[in-house]
Amino acid sequence: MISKTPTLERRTSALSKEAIIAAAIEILDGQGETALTFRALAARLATGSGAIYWHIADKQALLAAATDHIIAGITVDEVVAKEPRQAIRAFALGVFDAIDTHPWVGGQLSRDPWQHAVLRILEAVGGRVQALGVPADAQFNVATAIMSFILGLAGQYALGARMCEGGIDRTTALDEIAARWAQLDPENYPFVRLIATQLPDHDDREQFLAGIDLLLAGIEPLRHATAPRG
Amino acid sequence: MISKTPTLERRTSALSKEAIIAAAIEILDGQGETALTFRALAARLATGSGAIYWHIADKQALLAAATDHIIAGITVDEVVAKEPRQAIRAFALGVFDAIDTHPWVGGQLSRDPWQHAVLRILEAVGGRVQALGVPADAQFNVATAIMSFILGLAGQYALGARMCEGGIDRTTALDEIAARWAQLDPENYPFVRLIATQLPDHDDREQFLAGIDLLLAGIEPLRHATAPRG
DNA sequence: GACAGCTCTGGAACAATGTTCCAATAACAA
DNA sequence: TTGTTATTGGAACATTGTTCCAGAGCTGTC
Repeated sequence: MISKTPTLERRTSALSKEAIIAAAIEILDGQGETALTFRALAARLATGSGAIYWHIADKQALLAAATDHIIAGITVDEVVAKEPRQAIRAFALGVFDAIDTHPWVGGQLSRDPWQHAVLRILEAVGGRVQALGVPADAQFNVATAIMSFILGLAGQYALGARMCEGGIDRTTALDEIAARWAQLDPENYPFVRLIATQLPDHDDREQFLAGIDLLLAGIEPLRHATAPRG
Repeated sequence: MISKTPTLERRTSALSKEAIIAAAIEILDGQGETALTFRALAARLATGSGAIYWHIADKQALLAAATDHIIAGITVDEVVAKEPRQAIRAFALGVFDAIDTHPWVGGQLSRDPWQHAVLRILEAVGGRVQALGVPADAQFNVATAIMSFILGLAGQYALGARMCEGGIDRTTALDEIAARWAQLDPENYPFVRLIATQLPDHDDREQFLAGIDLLLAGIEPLRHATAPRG
């Protein structure tokens, strides 16, 4: 503890927790979720699986760490951050873009809702909900509602991306789903059949923002008179 | 093709798709998600894994079919169904209760968002959104937003239940999480630390309904003058 | 420099799983 | 009966996450 060179930068040569996570992210981004195995990871790091386990507990921890690394990288413009509503929108879009770039993040977020990355999201959203003047006894429900919406849509986009992994174009993938929906029983699925026509042309980003705006509009009646400055 | 007795009720003795799904649900409910393996299923059905594959494509299809069976069982009281807002609330609570009884449903719903069970939810929600007088060009975004919220929270409750699988009491599990949150850095996680105190006492069902109500309140400004009768 | 103790490595070995394959059987049609 | 198809049961396979362990390299003490 009092040593002059605490844990002196050892020549861990290549291997370290950070290096492992970086390699994992490369595999996840490049070849998709299913390609991340300890063998593939060991091969890329030119080592054995045992060495990896020295640095990381198990696969779940590895995925959580990788996800946290991505989510931690989300930033909100300082100017925008002044206005809570815009800050929530901006942060949510940051999550959206992160999932767009790293589709596996979506799956991981919705799979393990109590990992650290989710806390980052909850904190980012919750802080702004406070700033919006939502009364204390409603903050919990409001913040978790927004977070749940984000995680829910995250899972959906993740699947969309997973489908495209097989080299299938996004447009043709959506067309395929729309065609399947259009063949459903008109008696029991009128609504699904109706929106099947809108599915291929819809804009994910706009859909995402529309949901956020819906929740923000729902917050309005709850707000205290003591609105935040500005 | 033109035979008098098309596919005449064969003596499939015990094995059939329905019997397999029923057995799968029993295992899932009784021993949890991880206990459902083709070997365990074959043992319970007193057969081999090969026989199961004759009736069902793969494990994903099995889980999707089991989930669909549960979701299809959700009903909304006829009287309540007359009022779209109440109908949405009632159906959402139906999903909540289904996940409460069959925790694995939550995980499965958020894992594969385009399975049939999700379409049932989308149809149930979407139909009521239409009835609420939401203009056509907003119906898609509104309905998917509500569905995403439901799926997102579903995933969260599923994990809560997964934790309790190990025989851990729900209260102690939440206490444990709250304690971990309370130890976070006060600088970066003020909000999470704050709601950590509320976490152990909160009511899942109320949290769920609060989110739905938030979304429903957000819909109000969108509604057409041509409100539904009643 | 030699020795002991620690951290860390690499890969073999293990247990479990989803899936495939196939020989054997049951049900039916001619 | 005989041939054909539908269905079964379980062995076999490939792949995975994980554990184990023999040893290599570093650090500090005599």
